[in-house]
Amino acid sequence: MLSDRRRLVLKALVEEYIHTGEPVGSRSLVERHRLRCSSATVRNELGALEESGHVYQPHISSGRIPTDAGYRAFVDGLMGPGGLPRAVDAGAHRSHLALVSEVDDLMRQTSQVLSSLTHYVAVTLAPTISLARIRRIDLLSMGLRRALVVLITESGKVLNRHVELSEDVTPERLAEVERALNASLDGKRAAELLPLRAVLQPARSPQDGLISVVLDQIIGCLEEADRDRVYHVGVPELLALPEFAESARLRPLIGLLEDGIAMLETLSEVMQANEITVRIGSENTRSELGEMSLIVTNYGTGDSDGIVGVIGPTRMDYQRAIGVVRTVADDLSDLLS
Amino acid sequence: MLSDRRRLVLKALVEEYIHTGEPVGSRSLVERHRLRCSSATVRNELGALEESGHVYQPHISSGRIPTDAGYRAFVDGLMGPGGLPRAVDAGAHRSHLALVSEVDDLMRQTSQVLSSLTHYVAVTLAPTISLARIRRIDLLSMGLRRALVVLITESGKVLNRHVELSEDVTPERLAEVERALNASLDGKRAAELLPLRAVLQPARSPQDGLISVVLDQIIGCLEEADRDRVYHVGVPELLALPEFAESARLRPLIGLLEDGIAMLETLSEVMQANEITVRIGSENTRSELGEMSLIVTNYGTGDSDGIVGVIGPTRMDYQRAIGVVRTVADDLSDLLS
DNA sequence: CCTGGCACTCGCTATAATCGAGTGCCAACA
DNA sequence: TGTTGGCACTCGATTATAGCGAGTGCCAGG
Repeated sequence: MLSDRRRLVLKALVEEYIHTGEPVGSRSLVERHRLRCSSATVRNELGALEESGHVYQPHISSGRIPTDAGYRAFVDGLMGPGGLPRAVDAGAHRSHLALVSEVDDLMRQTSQVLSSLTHYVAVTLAPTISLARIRRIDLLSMGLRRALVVLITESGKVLNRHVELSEDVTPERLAEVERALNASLDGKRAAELLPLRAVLQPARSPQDGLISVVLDQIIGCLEEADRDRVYHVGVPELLALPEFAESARLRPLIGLLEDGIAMLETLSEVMQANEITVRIGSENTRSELGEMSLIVTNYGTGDSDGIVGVIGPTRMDYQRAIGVVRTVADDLSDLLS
Repeated sequence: MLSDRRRLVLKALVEEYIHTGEPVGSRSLVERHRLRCSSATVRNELGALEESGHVYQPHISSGRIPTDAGYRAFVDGLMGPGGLPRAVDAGAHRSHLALVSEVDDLMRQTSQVLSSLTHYVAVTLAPTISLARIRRIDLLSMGLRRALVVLITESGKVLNRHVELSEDVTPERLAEVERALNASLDGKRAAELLPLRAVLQPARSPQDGLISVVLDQIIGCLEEADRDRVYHVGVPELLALPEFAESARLRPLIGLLEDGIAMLETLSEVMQANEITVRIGSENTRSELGEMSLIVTNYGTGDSDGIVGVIGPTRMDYQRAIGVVRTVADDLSDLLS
């Protein structure tokens, strides 16, 4: 579609702009990248690239800046394919992560590593919980009509929720229910609870009614737990970038990051395919990300999968960022298996 | 120390500056506040207030701005004593909070309420865990040399941690240890674990050695859990303020907020006394807060106390903010008891 | 089809002029 | 002695103007 030279010019322009952040002109392009032609030729090519929507001029008679489509073309076919960071980095972050045992801490550490390697905001979504198998259930009385449900999964994740009961229940009866639940749920997947409830409910004995209530709460607990799974770090990194000198430009993003549910939706929506995904500027459905780029991928396999990624300006070092996200996700997958 | 009129002038000036954010001159002071004297007189008073360090001029021949000392005087003796928000607000946030049962969610909701009522950043520290009584301990095998410790407190808080064991342990033996721990720890305070360990350790049977390891992990778990207890929300509110238009001014704060441990230290250090505390600008030991003001108070009593507060610009509506923080903390105390 | 040259555009910077809110000071006054 | 009106002065903010320079589009020649 684009001629070879035109592709070369676009590649050089994107790289230059990513590096400097200033509109780039034909002269500096010829000088700093080994383009075998004169600046006039490059100007012609730039005119064509503007025609095709890959670059634009912020003001007439100024240098060019890539459009979202320009970045897209760069990411899809122009930049170096590898994009892996040097072995040093990989080693450094691996040793960091290896020390951690707790899942929460692991996600936190991963975010830190991602952010400090890319200098963008790192976002992580902890492994999905509803796919995990249930190992044990604790049921503790917290007063006549209140109880605490604690759920422990095979993979070692612990969830808990306070439950309002519809009737007064003695600690002894709660203990019975606890035993019954543990007997019937052990090893089951959380996702399998729903049909189980239908089976148990018809039996209408008071105890089974109680079981039904508790099951409801367990299911709710699992759904709600998702909200807490989004973690982010690295906003100060973005504040250091010149494009975010006026804080107003960062406001929508920070608002979005503070809203766990919105972040969860955004990340899940982006991660449709099972591979690394890049959303550039206006490609994002969320308007808050209209001037940002998002690189995400999932990690883990089957039972416990989550999402990691970075959010940065559209003027992002895609090659490096994609490499970092990919390696971090791979290492995370290894650690979790 | 300050004459009545001088105090009045300072009060008017602080209120005016809090309202407009612009340096305030003698004329507008006389006009908008009912000062019974001429602008020339006010100028004399302002000169004296500058002498005493309560106000300063950003440039010669411009209006005055309160210094940190000026705000301090205002907070300590000039502003209206009540500072309570209208009943409407109180009612609104009460109904919000009443719906929540889970402690984590409660803190989250509280932060939201605090932030939206004050338009500053809200920070909350969940109730201290090491003071809580232990209700139950779960000990689950996660492989030959790994185990999961789950700690449930009387108040319904659940902690968990993965443990690396020094020797191979069968699930059966873990179950034994679990029973032993539950028998001896039930109802004990977490803070009482340390001496207990010393008592158990000398007994040198292999099982007791295991108990000792697990106890170590439980203690570590409690200490570590503190890190997660700090929650904050509302940065976008600050971004809307004119003083933070250049994002560089907010960078130190955001960096601090992202560092849970640093926040924990800061909040604990500030909350020495058992009452509402105001730290204005340079009064903060953390340099990141050098241009911010911090209003915090604690809530709860004895067993489960935590901290709530707001962080905003030194040009803060102290009267309202103090009122909001106080009422929210009071309601929180009620809800938790 | 490429290239050097040339006129043109236009944002950025520097300089100068003006404006006005606010001050300090002083002399007059209660 | 404390208060007040008046006045000269300061200085940041705003506006206007000029010049610079990076960059462009276009054209004519190779």
